[in-house]
Amino acid sequence: MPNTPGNFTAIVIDFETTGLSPGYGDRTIEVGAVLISDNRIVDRYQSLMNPEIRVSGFIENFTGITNAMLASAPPIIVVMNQLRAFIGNHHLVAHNAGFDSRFLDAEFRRIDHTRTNEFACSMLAARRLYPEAPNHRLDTLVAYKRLKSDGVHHRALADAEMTAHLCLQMIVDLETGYGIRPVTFRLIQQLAKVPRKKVHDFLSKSACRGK
DNA sequence: TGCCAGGCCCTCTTTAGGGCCTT
Repeated sequence: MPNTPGNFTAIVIDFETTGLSPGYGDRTIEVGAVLISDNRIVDRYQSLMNPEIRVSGFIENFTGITNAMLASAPPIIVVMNQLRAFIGNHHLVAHNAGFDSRFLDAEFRRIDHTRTNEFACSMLAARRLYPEAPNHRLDTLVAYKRLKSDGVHHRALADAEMTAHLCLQMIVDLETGYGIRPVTFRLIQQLAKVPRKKVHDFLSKSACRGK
């Protein structure tokens, strides 16, 4: 679906995992994904999944996801096939996208699927758009921008929804603060890669191109 | 049980080091 004013379309995704590195054997234990379209969340997907390895006490405390909960969860391969169907051909957004893309790609490889969807990183974009924020952790940015939150942290769907609200806020701020219309997925993706000292020039030129 | 990474980005930089982010 093309991006038209008020119709930024992307899937915002978040994983809870057993650790930081799929290359060292870490696996996904929960995924949350929300579809943003027409400046709002229009669809959601969430599932726990059984990694078939025990998660550490740290992860149990960090996420609230216990080994007992995962024992009765569906296998990762089942969830990945459902996730693949939910994602479809949509663009993807994640907070620190390098992390989630590595896990997504690693789990997709196990179902013989290669991701072709492009990622944009809300953390890198927020660093450029909100350089004055105390830091650029997801929960800090949600509080800083006074975004909608149910108070749940480090659960996949809650984090995906917070990231989606952050993304929608960045779109509003780019529209109202810089006069950029429409704010496309491509613009957010490019903003995240612009050298910080050139952000102002990039946004000024983006505003001119939209006129 | 505790450990493991990788990319970005700044600076006391570029023949490097360390903090920030994600779980």
